[in-house]
Amino acid sequence: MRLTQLFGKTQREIPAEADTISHQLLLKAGMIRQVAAGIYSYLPLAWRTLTRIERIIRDEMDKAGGQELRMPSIQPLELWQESGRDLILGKTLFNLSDRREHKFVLGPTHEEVITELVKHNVQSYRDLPLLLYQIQTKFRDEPRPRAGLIRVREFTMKDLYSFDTDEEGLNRSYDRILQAYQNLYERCGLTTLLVEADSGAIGGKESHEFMVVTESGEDEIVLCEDCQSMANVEKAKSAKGEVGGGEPLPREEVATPGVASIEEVADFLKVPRNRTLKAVFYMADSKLVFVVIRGDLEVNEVKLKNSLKCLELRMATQEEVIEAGIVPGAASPVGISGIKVVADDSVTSGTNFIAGANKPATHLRNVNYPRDFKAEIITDITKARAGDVCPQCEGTFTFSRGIEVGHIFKVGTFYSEKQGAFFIDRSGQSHPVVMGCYGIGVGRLMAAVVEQNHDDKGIIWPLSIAPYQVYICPLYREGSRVSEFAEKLYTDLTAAGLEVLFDDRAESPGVKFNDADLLGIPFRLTISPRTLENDSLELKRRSEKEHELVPLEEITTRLHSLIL
RNA sequence: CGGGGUGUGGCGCAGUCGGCUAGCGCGCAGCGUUUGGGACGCUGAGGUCGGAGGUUCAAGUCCUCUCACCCCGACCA
Repeated sequence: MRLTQLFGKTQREIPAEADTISHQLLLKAGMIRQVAAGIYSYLPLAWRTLTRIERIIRDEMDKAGGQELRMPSIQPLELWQESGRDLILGKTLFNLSDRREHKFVLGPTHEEVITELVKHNVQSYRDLPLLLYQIQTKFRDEPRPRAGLIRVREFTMKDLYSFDTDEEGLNRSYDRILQAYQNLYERCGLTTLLVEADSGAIGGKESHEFMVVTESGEDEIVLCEDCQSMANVEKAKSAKGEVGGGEPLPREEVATPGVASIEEVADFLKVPRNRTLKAVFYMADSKLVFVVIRGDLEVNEVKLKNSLKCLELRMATQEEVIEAGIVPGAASPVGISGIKVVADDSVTSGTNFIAGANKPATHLRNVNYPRDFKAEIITDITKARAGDVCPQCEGTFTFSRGIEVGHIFKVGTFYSEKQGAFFIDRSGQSHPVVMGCYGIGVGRLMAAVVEQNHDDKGIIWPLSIAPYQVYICPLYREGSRVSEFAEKLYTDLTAAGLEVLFDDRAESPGVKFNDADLLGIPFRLTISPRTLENDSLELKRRSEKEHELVPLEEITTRLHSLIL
């Protein structure tokens, strides 16, 4: 491809609000263009890279035994009502109607459709296991698109679904795809971490995410320095320790004038924060929930939401709390009624806690669970923090930020039971098919590669997914034969099967070098009067500082050995 | 949805105590000089200032409504 003909121009300046590296670089390189919030056009260079990534994904899915198919983007709303996920997805579903006013959604994912498909094509254990996948556009009306391609509303996703007869089968499929994912990230030049994750709207019990560590990532990863276990903060569990307190003592009131927050209460009564109980209020599907947790800990809202099995969860406002008859600053689970109480399991870590008294400016000493209060739910809802202790090995947690470039789920029988996807086993018994789901965001993966492979000059594409392999950079001068040799080089290399971007513009050297660096093509060939004096040209890798002179007649074989 | 902010040629921005033909840099077109890390000169094209309504002799600038986009939080590949 000649640069004078390529659609898309490099930009000298980009909007100040693009603050993520990948967003900046992809804009600057003229590879993407925003059409609306979270909706992008991909120009030829970006498209070539996306195509290469898809090729690698496809190859690994096929090697793992996957069969590619294609499902529709337009899906009947009824399908989503059947699974109940129209409510779970809520406003992230893009809605539309046909001319008969039948309601449809633009597919945000395809569990329902594929389960339907499998139901009609699988009757026997002989039809299983199955690994089915597609690479296709997904639509999610995200509340807040951000950071260029990292979080968008329309995107290409590779989604694979596994179907097995039982748990062991699911585990085998899961491990197989997990391995395929590791292979494909590596082939794309990405370093990823495998972390334990929350299952979210897909459901199921076990799930892992593939994370690319970078400051601009949206997710927080918790890493144990000792045992190297990793988890998304949404999922991570830390050891809370026993805080003691001795034998339960009789409960007593204390006056606490002018103190409200946990810090103030603890200071006033001269006890450590972990000897207090804190009340936090949430609205779960418009109902007030009373959450109790040890004073030194924070609530993990994802865990809380999971424990409540609610659709919507948010902090309650002060007004809502007061309206429910709660005394602000002295709220207590003791003697509360008519409100659902959820307690973190840390309330069992000690005895004789300080808690509110549900009376203004009054607290209680020696509050004990379950003697003094009950909870409908008691489970782990604590948010892990840096410096916390790992429950596995007593190591220390550290945090990093990451971009989720893949997510895999052991889903189980949720969809197959709901939608009636059953098979007959050897003995003639009917069972629901056991399912797994595996997703990769292709555009996000590309952006993550840029996040991980760049310098202050621009992108450094890994050879495997670079839009072109070689950049020919002729430095023209009147009366020289640079032009003639450059043209011949372009023809020869292209004929030799190499993917070549030819900078045939009459630009100054500085402009060309800067654009070459920005576009990040792995190999740059500079040809100038200077190199021609030695019948050679200059070969430089984008990823390295040094360059070398290579005789003209050797360059084709040389590149071949480097690239193929 | 809550909080903060921005809309002015293709791109990045200035102009907002109302006042004259709306500016600057980049890019773009033509001519000439340049050519190893974003060259220079001359000439030129290109904007109903996000949209609607209003106030005024006069609106990019003030008022009302509205739309879009960005950033921070609740969601996810």
